[in-house]
Amino acid sequence: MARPSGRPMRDELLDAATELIQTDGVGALSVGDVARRVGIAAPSVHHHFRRRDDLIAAVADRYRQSFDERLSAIDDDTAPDRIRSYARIFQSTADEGRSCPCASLAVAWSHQGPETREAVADFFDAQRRWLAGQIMAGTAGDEFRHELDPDAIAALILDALEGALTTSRPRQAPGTTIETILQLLT
Amino acid sequence: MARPSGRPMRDELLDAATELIQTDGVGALSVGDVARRVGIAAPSVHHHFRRRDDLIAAVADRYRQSFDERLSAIDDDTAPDRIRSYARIFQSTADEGRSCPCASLAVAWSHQGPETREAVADFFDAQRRWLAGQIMAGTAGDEFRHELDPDAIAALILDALEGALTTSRPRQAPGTTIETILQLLT
DNA sequence: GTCTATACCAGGATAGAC
DNA sequence: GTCTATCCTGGTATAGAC
Repeated sequence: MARPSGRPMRDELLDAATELIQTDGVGALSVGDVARRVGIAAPSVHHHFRRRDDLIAAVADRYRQSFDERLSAIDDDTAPDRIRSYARIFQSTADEGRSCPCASLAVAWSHQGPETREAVADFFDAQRRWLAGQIMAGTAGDEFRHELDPDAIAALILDALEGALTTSRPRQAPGTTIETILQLLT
Repeated sequence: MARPSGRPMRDELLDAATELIQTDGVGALSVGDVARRVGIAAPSVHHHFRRRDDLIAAVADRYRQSFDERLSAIDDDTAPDRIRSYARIFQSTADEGRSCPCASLAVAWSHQGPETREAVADFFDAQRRWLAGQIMAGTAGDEFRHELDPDAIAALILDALEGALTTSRPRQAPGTTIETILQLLT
């Protein structure tokens, strides 16, 4: 049943669960589906994640971590280029026909447990913090208008990219959205 | 069981289903829950909507219709004010702790049937069309910068508002987002 | 139009063997 | 760590009475 990969089972389960959440929504995530994709029996999942909710919270948490890593890998010379690199992450997600798992969880907010909610909130906060830092650097370096409020622009960029990822499911892409914003910032 | 309202049963079912989709996500919508909220037995729902998917598609379709009505009711004098009125619809949705039902459906895209997908796509298209019209009017009337691309700005505004509605579930509001954008457009 | 009754399937979770 | 077996619960949907 195709189970020959060196990766830890926990990671494989998270991979499968993440993809399901991104394509079909949290509501469609069943422990059985995840197990089937990975090639083990449904009850075996409970050895790695006691309850279904634990698995979901772990998905959100790992997603934030993976973003942290990708953010620290961004090293373009100019602020606009760094933000373009950032937007490219969203673009590639859209290209794969996926949505943001945290958006998927946020949309079903009142159905989520406390751990999941905290992980999702942490993810959005981390994005805004990083973006605000880029805007500050950009205004200091004359790359953006000086009067910009870094926090407001950061929230705008995150919202626009998350929204583009959502409204693009029936249509196109976030790649064009970020260019529209950047033009407004100079 | 509290069923004394003059409204057609079909509408009451759509009300209940819409709210469930907005608060808990599509995945959490069960025919039984909807029936319980309205005060009838679960199987009775199938007299109004043959399958669960029919109910979901109808929610998206009615939401677009209700937006059409609200759009034609917007009659402020200036383009920025009309867009502010538009954003206020999203703001009130956020205030009620709800998300956009179409965003909720878009996030679970590959789990939706053709009718639902078409209804969701129609909704987003209608929003972009209306917004592009406002941007055109605004640039023509010297209320916005002249070089703006109406379609791009329309998509940006929709994405930003939809995104704000999503990322604000753990936090604040779309009302501030629209002000950030409008400042960039003048 | 709504009900009851019913058939059927699937999910989550636990217990205990290997 | 994974399996099988099992329980309970809850969902969708149909048929037919009122």
